[in-house]
Amino acid sequence: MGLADDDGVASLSLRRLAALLHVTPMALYRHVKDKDDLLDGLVQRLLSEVDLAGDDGADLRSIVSAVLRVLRQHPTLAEIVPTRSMRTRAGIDLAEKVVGLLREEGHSPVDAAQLSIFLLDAVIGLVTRQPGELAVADPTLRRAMLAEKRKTLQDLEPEAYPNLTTSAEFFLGVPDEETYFSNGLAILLNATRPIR
Amino acid sequence: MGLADDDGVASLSLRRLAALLHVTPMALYRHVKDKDDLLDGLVQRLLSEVDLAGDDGADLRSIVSAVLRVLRQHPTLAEIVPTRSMRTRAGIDLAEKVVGLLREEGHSPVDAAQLSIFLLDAVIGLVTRQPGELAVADPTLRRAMLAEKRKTLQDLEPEAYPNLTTSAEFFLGVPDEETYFSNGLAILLNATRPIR
DNA sequence: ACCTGAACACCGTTCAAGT
DNA sequence: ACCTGAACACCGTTCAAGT
Repeated sequence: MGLADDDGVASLSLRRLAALLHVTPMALYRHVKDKDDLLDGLVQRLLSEVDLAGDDGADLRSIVSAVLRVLRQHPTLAEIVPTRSMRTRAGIDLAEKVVGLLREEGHSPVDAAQLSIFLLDAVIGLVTRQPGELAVADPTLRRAMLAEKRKTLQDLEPEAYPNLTTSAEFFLGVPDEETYFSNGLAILLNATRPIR
Repeated sequence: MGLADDDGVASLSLRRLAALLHVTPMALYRHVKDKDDLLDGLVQRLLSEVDLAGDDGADLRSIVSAVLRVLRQHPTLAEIVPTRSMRTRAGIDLAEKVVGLLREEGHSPVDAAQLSIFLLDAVIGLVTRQPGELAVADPTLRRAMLAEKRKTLQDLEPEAYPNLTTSAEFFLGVPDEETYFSNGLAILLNATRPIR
């Protein structure tokens, strides 16, 4: 987990992990079936930090924002959660809770299931797609990529791209992180309101 | 693109592509800066299929569903779009259009920008996270993973997991694809409605 | 302009063997 | 039970060299 947090999930390899533990790569296979199993374990560990029995599970808003809180502490790990959550106990417990709360709001079994997938996916999107936060560990490369993006946006002719030039600052980095995330939460929860 | 469509974007390597073209891996570097550049090119090609000037750009619903239509033809490629869209001309044009339409609906520059990122991210989520559609190319492995998921869901005790057992069928595969996607679109567009 | 050959520094994983 | 050594089949990428 530390490895992923520090250098990004992309650079988390069995070989690097083994080196960190002063052990050969093959030694890990005694503790983990394969790399997928390792990643599943990380997701389990992450999602188990959400305390469904306590305040986190009070209502839809508090549970989604609890997930957000946990993800923000491990932004690089966030991206591996969506496809793996249901492969872990903690993910299944979370889904049970969220589907249940959606049912209580009057959604059908199918709608509640679809909305639960949407909610988890979208709250992760808030973290992984936060403007200005590229998932690149190397700080000099990061800066270079952001500078490149700044240049592309600044080079847009305002006549052809009036809206992007007006909103350019936001795409390069949110003005305020807390506002960004609370807005994001509002958008997500808004999506669960009945349409008709 | 064919390589990614057939075997998944994970198995798209410069070396495999080179072999397919009967050429050494190094020959590709004359046409592409590196692998990132290749993937950016794929996203450009994909997103340029959305015809912003025509009917696709009429309103928010038609543009988002146009993106969905394109993504559904290349489901495995969908996952690389979010982080790369703004690195391509087509992605920038798409963003300009979407932000513009959101501004017309009365959203502020910052809100419109955040919502545009959300919309593109979430419509991609509909494709990449479609229940029953694991992004695994190998058909026998696919079946095995789905069978495993079926087993986990069926083994849940109904007393402890009443909601997941009720919605289990959906998590294993959507009852009707068209309903799934039109519901998904409705959820997304619902999120853009004013909150207050 | 376009391609090749050889090499480097990485991956995940299997298999047999050690203590 | 836990770890090692050697090997296999892959990666992306650099550098020098060919036509």
